[in-house]
Amino acid sequence: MRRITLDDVASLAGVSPITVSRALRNPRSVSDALRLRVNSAVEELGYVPNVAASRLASSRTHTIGVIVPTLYNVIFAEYLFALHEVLVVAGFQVIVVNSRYSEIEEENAIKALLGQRVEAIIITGIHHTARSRQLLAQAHVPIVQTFELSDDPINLNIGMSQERAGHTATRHLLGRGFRQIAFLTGNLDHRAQSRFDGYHTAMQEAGLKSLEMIAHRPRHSSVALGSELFGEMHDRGDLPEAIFCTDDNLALGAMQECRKRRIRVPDDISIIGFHDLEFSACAAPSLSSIATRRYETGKLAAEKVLLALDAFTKTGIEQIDMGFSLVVRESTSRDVDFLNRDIPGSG
Amino acid sequence: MRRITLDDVASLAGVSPITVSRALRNPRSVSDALRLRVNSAVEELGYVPNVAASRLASSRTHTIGVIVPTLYNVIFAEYLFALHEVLVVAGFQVIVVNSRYSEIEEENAIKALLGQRVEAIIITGIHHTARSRQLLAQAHVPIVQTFELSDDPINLNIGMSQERAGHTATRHLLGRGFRQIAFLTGNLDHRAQSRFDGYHTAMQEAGLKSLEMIAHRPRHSSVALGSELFGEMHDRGDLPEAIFCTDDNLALGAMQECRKRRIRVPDDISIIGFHDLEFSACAAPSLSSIATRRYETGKLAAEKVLLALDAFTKTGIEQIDMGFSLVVRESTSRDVDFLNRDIPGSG
DNA sequence: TTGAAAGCGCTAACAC
DNA sequence: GTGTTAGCGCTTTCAA
Repeated sequence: MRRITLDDVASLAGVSPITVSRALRNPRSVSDALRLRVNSAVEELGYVPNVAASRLASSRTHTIGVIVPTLYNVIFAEYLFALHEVLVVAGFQVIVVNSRYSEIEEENAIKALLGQRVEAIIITGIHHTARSRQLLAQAHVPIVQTFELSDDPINLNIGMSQERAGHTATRHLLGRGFRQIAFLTGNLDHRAQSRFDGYHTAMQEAGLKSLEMIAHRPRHSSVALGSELFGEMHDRGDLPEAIFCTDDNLALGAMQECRKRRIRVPDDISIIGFHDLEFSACAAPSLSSIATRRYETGKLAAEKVLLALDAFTKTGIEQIDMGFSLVVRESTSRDVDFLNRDIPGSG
Repeated sequence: MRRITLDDVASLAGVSPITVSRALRNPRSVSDALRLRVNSAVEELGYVPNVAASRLASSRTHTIGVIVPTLYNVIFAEYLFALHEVLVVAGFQVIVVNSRYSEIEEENAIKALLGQRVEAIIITGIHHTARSRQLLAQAHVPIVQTFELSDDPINLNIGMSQERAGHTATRHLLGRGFRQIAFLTGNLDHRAQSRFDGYHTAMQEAGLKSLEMIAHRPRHSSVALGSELFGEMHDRGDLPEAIFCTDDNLALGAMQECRKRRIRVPDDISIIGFHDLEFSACAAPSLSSIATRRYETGKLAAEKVLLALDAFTKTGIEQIDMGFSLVVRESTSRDVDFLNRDIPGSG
């Protein structure tokens, strides 16, 4: 059965197709009488414009492509939420593709988005295949690389230094007097790797070895994985004084496993996570972490895209450091007897 | 600057446009010599096909629309993962739109997807505006409603009885001998409402009151919210014998708040969650829950869509109950002294 | 304010 | 195996 087209609406309304098109896109450019006729014809026929035709004819797609590595991690949900908030209101459609942490899939995603003639691409990270980089650079649309800072941005770059953040977390633990500090990670993607680099540097600066305490495994970060990894480490007879987890989920898992094994946090072991997820403040004990700005990154990326799309001049290279901050809580505060403290209102 | 088109590739390769089209879509339908010429021309020019043109010309979009209420909840990440796994391999693009739990936004999402001429729509839930239902029914593409079971499915319906699940969870608590059972929820969406209905019925059947123990608030489920809600309930002087949380995140938050307030789980209070999220088995204490089949639901929905798309006959109404299961763990097992039990390998 | 003509970039159908 | 022709459904000129 044939789909309803603009022509169908036009003949029912007794006007020309172009009038229908105008009435729908810019109602005020058409007389009241015609607009009403058109609208009722649209209703009656259940007409829905074909965006493929409209994109082809107008060469504007009003579509922005976003590439994230995964949807399992809530940080990307927060980031996407911000992107949507800005872009959808501005009349753009957002196409989200996930690369599953693979540069090959990322390249395919880029091709798919370019095939859709997206008007901008917002991509997670700064590491891409050579071909991906070339495609992005030649696409002649605004490109935003996020979550990391690049030495050589393609266009816009809004992120933070993962390495400095890893360094800061480790320095915090060192400052507490710990010398045996383990690094726990799931999927060792580029950002986790940079955090590790920061950790490694800090350990070296302190004259300490780091490598043998690493427990990583190529699986996405989760509470269950943190619990597993900590358990295995402990089973091997390793019980470090402190652990830096690449992710709060891992840290929570490690804390729960500690509890099962009657290892007290922070008395027997200190734990710091990464990202300062929503649950971290209310965990028991509350979890120290590095707070990152996912929402703000998404918001700014979207706003920069809108600006670049407005300006007809090609925007040059621009880099914005969103920073991060250390949040110290109970899990790395040896002196706090958190379970015995007064809790207001706990009557 | 002009975009590279099929014609550009064709003239560079010295063949007709249709040959390029064929070489790209079905390489084996073209002689080796021409295919090579075409491919190198594509490379040289950096040609990327315009999907809008291709969709318009072929009237096939190879696109499936998916509507979910949120990306914040990991159950939808799992579901989407399964959908992608099946559909992308089968050569389809998946467009994900989120309705933010609003039926109005859902209606807009449906219109947007129909405008894209998606070949099927997979939508979360069974409650839609009248107009949405009409649009879906008249779309003449396979429609799958998921996560709930409808009395009147539009087309395909793959879900579970949220009400029976809520009933089962409550019966479990009643079976443990509890009479004061609270119900904790964040966003009271339709599915949470149905779980509440099941809880309410079970309480009534047992001759118990339910309503005054409800602590709900229109905010998405999270560990932090669970912690807050439990805290407020406790501050009001309510300490039920057991709590049924609409979501494992809330349950975990409640458990952590219990710990802070030195209320023992399960000794002083029993807690059961919903969905059996990944962390629930490794929580300390481990969390009882209702296991739901998000991944399988997504996989089956995708497979059914592919089948319906293959069959040229319009598929009729079909309903599949994915079921659920009760998972009893420490958080509702009063007799288990979980902290003192032997843990294998905890040397 | 409205309409006619042309074309966006690709593919279906049919020829050779 | 390869090419020709026509047209998908809309919007952009340009003209009235």
